Amino acid sequence: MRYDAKDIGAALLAWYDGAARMMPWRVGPADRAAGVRPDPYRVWLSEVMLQQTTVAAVEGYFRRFTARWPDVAALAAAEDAEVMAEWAGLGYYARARNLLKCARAVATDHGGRFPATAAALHSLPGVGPYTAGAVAAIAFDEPAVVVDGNVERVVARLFAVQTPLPAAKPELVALATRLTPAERPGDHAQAMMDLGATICTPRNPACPRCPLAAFCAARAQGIAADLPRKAPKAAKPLRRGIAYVVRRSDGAMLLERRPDRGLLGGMLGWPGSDWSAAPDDAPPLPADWHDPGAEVRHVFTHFELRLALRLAHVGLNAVPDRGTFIPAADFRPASLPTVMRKVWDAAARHGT
DNA sequence: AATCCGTGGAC
DNA sequence: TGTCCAAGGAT
Repeated sequence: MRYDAKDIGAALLAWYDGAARMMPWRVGPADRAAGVRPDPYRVWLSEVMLQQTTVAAVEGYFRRFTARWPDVAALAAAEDAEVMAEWAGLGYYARARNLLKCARAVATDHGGRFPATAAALHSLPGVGPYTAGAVAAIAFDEPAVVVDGNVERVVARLFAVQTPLPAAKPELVALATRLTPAERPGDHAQAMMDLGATICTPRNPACPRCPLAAFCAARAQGIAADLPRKAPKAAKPLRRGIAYVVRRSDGAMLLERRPDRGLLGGMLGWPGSDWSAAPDDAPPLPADWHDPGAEVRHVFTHFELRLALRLAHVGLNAVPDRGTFIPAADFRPASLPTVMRKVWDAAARHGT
């Protein structure tokens, strides 16, 4: 390579010192200068929330979680349903289940303190190579290699890697390892990610403003916007289903806790049919069902869903085959995953 | 190794 | 409207 990794690292940190974005989980420049270290609990919580999720989407959730559960002991003592309800809407609900498992493991197996190395962090539920490295570097000053989607893109461009993702991942990790410094590894990791988020963006990268432009092979070849290359993705099949919205005469709503594994695992939802090409009609109790003619559309990671609605009103003595009546005072649409909240919105528009 | 797992914003 | 994709992890 024509340039030393130290030159790239120095240019990156110099840029970061003037351009770092402030976020609720970051320690500000003044505190940092005073030697304040980030709280591992807050770093871990933010990193889990940020998995495949934008900063803008995370900020509100992070504030609510830290206000309600200010440390790992408080979170470890929380009720499962309360945490799942607070996570509702953020997506990838296995993160919330693993968040609780991890907090309880830290409380019971680690004396209430997060382990301080990437290797030990990696053994915790929901903590993979990225999150382990990020927490180790940011909270514990370990020179861990931190490779997320931003870093993959920055490195692929810096070194003009032509191999498509995900096959290119090992090569990109090796290149990122060469850039990882012994000094300020946490700032280095955050600088790489800030650069990817604000300058070295997927589309229309702002190369003229990039502190690493002079080092960038893709920039020199005029192909920065074309990297990283990616394998083509599969088309999303269409699935259909039926959602049953039951209101009892006292206002209670019939909801069902979904199994802990799989789609929307552990979350509340409306009783429903299977989701398939041709779903069966499977009402949760006998009733005079009303079809409002509405359709709820929702796109998941790997399929598109169209839900038909069936609405019913039942008496106080109704006994459902499945699900539980939630009293009106306890029913919070915001505690539902988004597709289920859409069903509620549609049902409400049609008189339920 | 390939698949499964949410959501909302940008363009 | 369609497409991409964001600080990934588990199995």
